[in-house]
Amino acid sequence: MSTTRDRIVDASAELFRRQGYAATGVKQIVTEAQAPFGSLYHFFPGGKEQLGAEAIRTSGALYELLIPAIFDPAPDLVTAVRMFFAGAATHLEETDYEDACPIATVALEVSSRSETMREACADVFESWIAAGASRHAEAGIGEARARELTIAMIAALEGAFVLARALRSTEPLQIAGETMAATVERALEG
Amino acid sequence: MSTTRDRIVDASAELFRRQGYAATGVKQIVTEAQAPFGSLYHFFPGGKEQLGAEAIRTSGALYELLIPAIFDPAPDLVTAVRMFFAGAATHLEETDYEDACPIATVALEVSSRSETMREACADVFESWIAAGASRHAEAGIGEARARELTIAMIAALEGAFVLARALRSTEPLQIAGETMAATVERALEG
DNA sequence: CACATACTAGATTGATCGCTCTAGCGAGTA
DNA sequence: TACTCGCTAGAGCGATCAATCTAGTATGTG
Repeated sequence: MSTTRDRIVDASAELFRRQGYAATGVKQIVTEAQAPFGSLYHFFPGGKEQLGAEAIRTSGALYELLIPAIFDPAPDLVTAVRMFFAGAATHLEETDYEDACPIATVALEVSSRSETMREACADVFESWIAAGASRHAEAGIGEARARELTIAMIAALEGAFVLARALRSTEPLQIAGETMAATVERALEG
Repeated sequence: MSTTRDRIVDASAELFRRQGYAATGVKQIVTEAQAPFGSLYHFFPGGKEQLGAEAIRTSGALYELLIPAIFDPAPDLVTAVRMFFAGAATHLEETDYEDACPIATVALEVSSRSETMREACADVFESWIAAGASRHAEAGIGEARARELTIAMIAALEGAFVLARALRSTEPLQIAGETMAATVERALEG
């Protein structure tokens, strides 16, 4: 049984992911969460911004779990990269191009308007980078290069999501996945 | 001397780029454009959505001009790729991380909410892809591969913008640029 | 001059925005 | 029983939203 607070955070995360921060109203959030309106300001006295920052951190942490979930069982690093992008493509298609990155939309729209939310997004990205870099480093890639590869990979994924959602096609995700797989392969050789 | 209509479109494009579609009000647009409020609905009877779609197409076409502007004078393709990402990084830093991609924010937030605007974004991306692919094809890369490389490059650029804005660092743009330069270099060899 | 057209100007509309407020419910403690 | 406290419940606040409306001015055409 989920608590009211959790339902509010989850509903916020989902709505922010699909339509962004500004386009999502607090009324819509409590309706979607099947939560009483008063509870929102009880749990989040800082209002929409506090809720937004927490939703970003929560969904960011949840998405980060995909890294071990996909990389650990994979036979090798290159295969893992391929599977990560393929999984993203499948999920995007299955949700009719609604569920891309949980924080990218918000990251772009609030970076210049709310320092609190920008920091939340930055923390999530940094956490992803650290998690990805450690996987690359485990495979025998130097730490600095491992970090670079991870940043390149996240960038490729995020950008592919932008294109895929607008074009309603998974082609960008396939191409970005292959490109990054080849880049990682080369890093392992050299 | 710019016309009122042009000023409205330009101001919209700038505001959408920096804070997104939903967070930008029509009042804010006419104020920024120093245009009478009534003129907005005179020139754009379709309202905010029509204006938004036109702003996307206009700024998309403007941004596309950077492709020949950078690729044509460059000594070779790989150098051109490097310069493109470096230029994006410089501009982002100079505008205090405000001016990233002119359409990415809008593309993400409206893709599931307005088919009109999604199409405008898709058309712009397709146009960029075509323009970029022809540059790669000119350098001797097969058409299919040229298209793939361009999509990978745009994805890398867009994703790097997302990270750069959130992290307030040009590092992702530098890394994405180097990654794509290396990828193009390999495509020219193989 | 008369008259149409193109554009300006902003008051006003109803809806919705984020948020505050008071009232009350229900479980736990004394 | 009496009282506290965490939470529910939603009416209502002022502000702002996109959009419509009427009235006006400027310019060109006959």
